Amino acid sequence: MSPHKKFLRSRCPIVNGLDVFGDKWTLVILRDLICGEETYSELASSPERIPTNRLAERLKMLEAENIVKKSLYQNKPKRYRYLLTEKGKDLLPALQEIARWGNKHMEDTWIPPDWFMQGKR
Amino acid sequence: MSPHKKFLRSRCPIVNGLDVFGDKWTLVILRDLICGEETYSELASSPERIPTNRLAERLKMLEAENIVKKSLYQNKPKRYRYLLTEKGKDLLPALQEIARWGNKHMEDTWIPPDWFMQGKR
DNA sequence: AAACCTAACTTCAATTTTGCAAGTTACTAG
DNA sequence: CTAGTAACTTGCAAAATTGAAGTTAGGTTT
Repeated sequence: MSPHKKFLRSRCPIVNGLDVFGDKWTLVILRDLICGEETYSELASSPERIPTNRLAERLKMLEAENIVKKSLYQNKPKRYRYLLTEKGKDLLPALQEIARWGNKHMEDTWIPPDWFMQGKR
Repeated sequence: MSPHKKFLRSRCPIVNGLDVFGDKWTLVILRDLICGEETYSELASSPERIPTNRLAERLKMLEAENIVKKSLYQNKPKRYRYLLTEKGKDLLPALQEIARWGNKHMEDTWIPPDWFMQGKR
């Protein structure tokens, strides 16, 4: 399944999920992709300022995990678009619940737009 | 030791949430607490084998964040119980969605018991 | 055509965080 | 007096992350 992961911590679905996106940046990238950002530089210029080497690495991992698909949309000069697969889009409910928790328990957090929380554009 | 939450990456509720539990171990600890584990050694002996220094550090952080409450239930010798606060229990929906995603997209993952996925004991 | 700009990355030194093993403290039981 | 258990703590080496600077392939401006 995921060749870059040497050992599984367990077969718990939560743990297996966290082994893919349980870090400081991956879900932020996914949030941006869900919000319609598509290119490397759009992702790099989000307010959280992910370091570019981290962004590149996480995008490669997400591609290897079939969570995003990288597609060339212009050849000269080469320009790429990162798009969510179904597997990637399926993370929206988890993001929604995290956002709900954040809004409830962390002060002064942004309220995501309705289409995000409802999951229909 | 990290004086945690020194700077906010943004006011995004997802990002603020991840700044608390967006690492490899915190949600695993929360999963165990939700599943009824209560003591340090119960948590330490979960199948994922969290290193004990990490466990101690994360528990302190979770206490500081008001996500767990540490209570002395026996004085000689001192024995403690870690219990979820409401803020901690409110993370269950996020864990459920992560588990749902894991079960759908990761092979051979355990199916959590019904009370866990339904959120009623 | 030289100089400058942009997207999409890479590379690298300097931290920071993590994992592993072993040690500590405070008791209880035999 | 030795052993055992719960709940941590300490000391490092190893791995991961950061921030800054550099690279590549073209395009645009003067």
